[in-house]
Amino acid sequence: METRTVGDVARMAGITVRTLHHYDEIGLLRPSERRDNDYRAYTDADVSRLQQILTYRELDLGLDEIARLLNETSDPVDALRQARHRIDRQLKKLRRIAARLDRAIDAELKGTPMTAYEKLEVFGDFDPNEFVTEAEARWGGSELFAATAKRTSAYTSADWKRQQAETDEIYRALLGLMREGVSADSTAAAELVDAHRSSIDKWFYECTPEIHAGLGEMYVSDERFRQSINRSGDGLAEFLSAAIAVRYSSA
Amino acid sequence: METRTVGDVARMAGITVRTLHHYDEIGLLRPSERRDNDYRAYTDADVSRLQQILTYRELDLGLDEIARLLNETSDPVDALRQARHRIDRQLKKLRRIAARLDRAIDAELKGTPMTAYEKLEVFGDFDPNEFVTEAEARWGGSELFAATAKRTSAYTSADWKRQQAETDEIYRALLGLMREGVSADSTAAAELVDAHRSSIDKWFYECTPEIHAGLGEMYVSDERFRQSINRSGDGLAEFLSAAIAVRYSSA
DNA sequence: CTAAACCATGACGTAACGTGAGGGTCAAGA
DNA sequence: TCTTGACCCTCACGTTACGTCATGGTTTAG
Repeated sequence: METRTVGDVARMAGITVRTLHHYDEIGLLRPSERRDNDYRAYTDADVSRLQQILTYRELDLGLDEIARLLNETSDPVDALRQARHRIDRQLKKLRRIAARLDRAIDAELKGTPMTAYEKLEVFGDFDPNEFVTEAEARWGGSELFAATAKRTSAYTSADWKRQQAETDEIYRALLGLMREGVSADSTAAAELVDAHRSSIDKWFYECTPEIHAGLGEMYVSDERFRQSINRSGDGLAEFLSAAIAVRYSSA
Repeated sequence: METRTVGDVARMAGITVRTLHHYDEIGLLRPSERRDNDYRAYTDADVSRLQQILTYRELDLGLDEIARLLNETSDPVDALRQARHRIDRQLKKLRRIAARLDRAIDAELKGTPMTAYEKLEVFGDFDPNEFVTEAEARWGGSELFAATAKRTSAYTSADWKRQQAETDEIYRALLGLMREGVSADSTAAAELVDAHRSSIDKWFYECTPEIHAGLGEMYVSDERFRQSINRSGDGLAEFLSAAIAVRYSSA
């Protein structure tokens, strides 16, 4: 069984010996063996584990989180697939940033400035589209989940842009109501709730009043949704959630 | 002129107020204005600057480095293009990691394990292919640069794999000589120098003895090359460089 | 007026190493 | 055998980029 010293491994991976010391120290990656002279001796299995650590590290996961993920499964293929999935998500994020930069360049050249929100929102970690699938899994069951995945898989970048624009418009209208002091139980708010539900229906899945009511709750009970929605404007998530609750409590 | 508070900006960007305080504190992003109540007031230009900061931050550049990059140009389009270029490099890296993971999954399923080096080298920051263009710009002039770019732009992923395999084989043979204690001024080493030059000739550009000699020097004088080559084996860069020097000093 | 949310500055703590000290081991060459 | 340079070990302080909390002023809505 061939093993490698800490320097060999560090060199191959483009990391420092100190890093490997650190990982040993915190129990993240302990060399399986030690040589007679007390030198660390890394086996192939150790190297595989390091591959996964470095993949997650590339994605800015903390070492605690990495340890947790690595302990979730003992099947090497599962572990690799999980890491692969994470890389895909980061690729998606970077592509979105790249596209936003392209738009910014275009805007500069044309003298049509982007809004502050357009410039910045892409840097958040929360992709509402991704969590729509979670919402539907929670409220719609697995058949609905599959149907949505099938429907959205064919969407182009332009489709997503349209979907986002539609949502933004509803959100802007809701914010308008809030600014004017219109109440969440008003007719105007109810109309926007209906528009919101129609939009989900159109872009994702058949959104029954029951599902929509559940979503409304989740928009304030799940911090990720709440924060994401509130990035379009303070208190939007709460207002929308309240409007949804009112809409279906009288139905 | 509309400005935004620190909380507004933080929310839009998915970062914390503390982060913006920190950036103000270190001079990386100072709000252009303050309100009468001393609240920070961020202008559109401030937001644009933040966009760039966050882009580079996404790529793990240190804040010092980010400040330096932002001060390199005052032209907004140049700045955006530069950031865009960096994003592309990171996209490339992630794609390489993804491909390596796919290979690892495949290898696991087929029971044909990857080498430790294959698992780990992709995590380094140095892409030798990218720096080949630097080498040629340094030693070959701009016509050669353009010709190479043209030639390599048509290469497929499989081409690059073949190129890499060819280089690996030459490196392995050189390491074999080193292990056997064969000297850098031996006939065997000279043959491998020739093979190395031919390979560059075949894959990149016409590699004259003069250029090759220059490359040999650079392999030890430029730390990036030296480290990259030495990841295939200790002392390889020095050995190859010495062999190249010998090869052309007697010609 | 009250309360909650937001703002300010100040300051200690944290995560993930980087850097250096001091000393042992290995391998090649003289 | 001795010397030297590269590599290894453990230990420990320092650095970077914030996170968290304290204290107190400001804004907004009820």
